[in-house]
Amino acid sequence: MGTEPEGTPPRAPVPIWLRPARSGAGRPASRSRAEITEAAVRLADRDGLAEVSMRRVAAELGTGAGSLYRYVETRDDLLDLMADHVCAEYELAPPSGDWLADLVDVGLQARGIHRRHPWLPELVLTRAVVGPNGADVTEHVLAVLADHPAADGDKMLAWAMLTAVVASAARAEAARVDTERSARYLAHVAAQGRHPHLAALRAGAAEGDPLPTALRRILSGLLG
Amino acid sequence: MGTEPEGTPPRAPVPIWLRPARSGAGRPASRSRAEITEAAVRLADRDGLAEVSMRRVAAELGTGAGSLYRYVETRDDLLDLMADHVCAEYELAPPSGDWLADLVDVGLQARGIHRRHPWLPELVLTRAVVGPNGADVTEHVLAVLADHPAADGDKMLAWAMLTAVVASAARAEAARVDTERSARYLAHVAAQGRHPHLAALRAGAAEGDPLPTALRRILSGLLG
DNA sequence: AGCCACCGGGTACGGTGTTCGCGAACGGCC
DNA sequence: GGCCGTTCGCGAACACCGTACCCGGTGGCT
Repeated sequence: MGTEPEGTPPRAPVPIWLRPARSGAGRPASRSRAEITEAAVRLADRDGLAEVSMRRVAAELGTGAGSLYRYVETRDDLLDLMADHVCAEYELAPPSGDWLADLVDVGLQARGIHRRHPWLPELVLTRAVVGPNGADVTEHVLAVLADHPAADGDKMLAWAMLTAVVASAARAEAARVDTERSARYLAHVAAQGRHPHLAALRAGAAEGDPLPTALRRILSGLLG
Repeated sequence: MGTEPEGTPPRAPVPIWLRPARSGAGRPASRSRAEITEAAVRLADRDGLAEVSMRRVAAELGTGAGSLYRYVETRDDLLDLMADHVCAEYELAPPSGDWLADLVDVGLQARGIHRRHPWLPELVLTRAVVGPNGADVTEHVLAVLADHPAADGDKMLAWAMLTAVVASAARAEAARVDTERSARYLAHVAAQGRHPHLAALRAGAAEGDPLPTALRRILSGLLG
């Protein structure tokens, strides 16, 4: 005892993008990581992340579940691939000179991607793994901030918080069910009378999209 | 076809706290929701969230898995109970008059709780359900902001973003493994030469705790 | 042409959440 | 005090999951 207290199988200390597809010798593979990733993304877009099981992804490709393990070491690897795959959807224009506007644009693009792939927030918020496409986005953010006087650590912190905020907001608007449940309970609590401020809350639907200004304020707060 | 396309079992539209424990008639229950929740929290603290299965929680209480369903409709219900349970750890002093300081204090307390229960970030970021203790915290936040001129929606938005940021930061510092994997890949990408800004990143460990000032900046950005 | 490394698929294992039917235990009522 | 209705605790069962393994077939290289 004492060597592997975990119940989950140990993953390689190296991200999947550093583990090359099997070497060239022998019979060549008839599928690719990209193909599998696309199938998984398609499935998640259609049926939700919970339905992305090895068996279903394999069925989507007309093969058996075990076969996927020729391309991927673990289901988590596949999830990492999915998360990075959709990062290719960013359209990264060269920095305009206005870092705030550029970063807000990145944030709004991120929200668009999260909306197109409602399973993404859960992935991004749960694991934080960077692949090739993610690296491109980070590079772009750093380029935008190249002339900014803040320390590198502060820049990365701001970027991390931006993604956290956007993903969290996207998750909230995707999981309307949770919101509804919570609203129902809060109404009950308010009716109880012990939470005056909660009860005084106006349910008014805010006009307009709060995210752009929120992002602007957060970013200018962090990177003054 | 067409009525229930979901594979997951449908949950009640009402949060568990509105579904009272079974009524008084008949044989009385020998356990309580609170007892089960505490067992689950204990287990998660010790072995991680992945080990919180119905069977293990039941074993922790010396009973069978099926028995838990007398108290809870779904495993997700149990997770909701866990998330709210630890919200009791907040120490909510009366508002001091300085809303910024008070909110930063709430954020730092939140981080403390997340650190004490490393499984919490995943829960908070993945679902957003408010129970009795969560309602108390929200009430406190609204009390702190009672005299603030911002609109209710903006206050709630700021509160939501504060929790998102704190949970995300806590998750990042708990899941050192992910960070390590990403760092390894980023080093590889930097060595490739196509990402100059990424390569120029100083790995310097920042001095001090960045969260207090970060929270202060974010909050004063949002609630100017 | 032959080799041999690899691929694809099937099967199997241990685990999961959840359902169901059963007998036993309790509180209230006659 | 005894019955009755209701609920409880339990264990077996179901469908599904991720993953390990083995085996026969297949293709590229020499």
